[in-house]
Amino acid sequence: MTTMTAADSRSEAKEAYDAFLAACPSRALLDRISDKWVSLVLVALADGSRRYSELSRQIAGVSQKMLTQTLRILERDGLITRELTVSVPVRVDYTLTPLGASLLTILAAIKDWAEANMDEVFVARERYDEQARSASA
Amino acid sequence: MTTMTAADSRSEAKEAYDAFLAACPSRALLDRISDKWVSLVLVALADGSRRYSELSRQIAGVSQKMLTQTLRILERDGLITRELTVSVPVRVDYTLTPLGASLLTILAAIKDWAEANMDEVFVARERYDEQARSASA
DNA sequence: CTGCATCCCAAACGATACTG
DNA sequence: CAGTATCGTTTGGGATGCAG
Repeated sequence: MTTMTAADSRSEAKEAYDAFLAACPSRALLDRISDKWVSLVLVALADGSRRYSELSRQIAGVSQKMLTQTLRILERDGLITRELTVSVPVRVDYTLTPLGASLLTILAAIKDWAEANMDEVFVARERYDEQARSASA
Repeated sequence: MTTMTAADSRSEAKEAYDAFLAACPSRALLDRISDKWVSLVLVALADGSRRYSELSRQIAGVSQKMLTQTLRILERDGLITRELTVSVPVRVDYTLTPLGASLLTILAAIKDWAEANMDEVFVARERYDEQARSASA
């Protein structure tokens, strides 16, 4: 019991770290916006409410499953609201909450950096790949 | 050939959308920082160079594989540099490039929003879960 | 129209063992 | 010390079918 394998101490460190991460707000936010569809939905709702089917069309390429799942997550987090209109057929509208709207400023910052600097990243990638090719040749 | 199944048109739309996404700088940046370890490495390098083993210790919980992989990606993107010192044993230092350092401001913005607002998100989650529980009871 | 349940495949990741 | 190679498991996510 006084002896501990390397695997033991590693898994112990991992548990402590996981706990740390779970409590970290930045990590939690990163987990949210890193979701492939979250940012797209948020942006789609930026200028007002949208129906489920409108989102489905506007965010081409998203599956029903992922759209529904994404909307649930955002609703649960208080970033959007879901309004059900009981008629035939049913109608559901999604709207940003003030909290959700405030997240758009973060997205805008990301967009700004990307548009200003991603070109440089792409160039770096090509340079790296080119060098890797010539090294292996 | 004039007829197209729903599945066909969907996969066609998906291809077009994927192409659109691949060319989108914001998407590319999101793909980077959404990586679980990228932001942690970037922050770890914020105040200067670090050796591989230092990073490995500082970012507890990361496996060798993921750390190496993350460092390669960041190096390829021109966000960090890798300096090899040939001695026995070998020594490798990683350092942020100006480009990588500029990304820290984005990370800081995320951190600020998270610290200011994630509490509200957590409360929303509890409220949502509580309601879900009482609804199923 | 909106959404849930199921199946299933591919990619991501961790653990482990081995190398210059 | 700083990786690379391989394997097995987990997870994400699409396709499909069904339901209120």
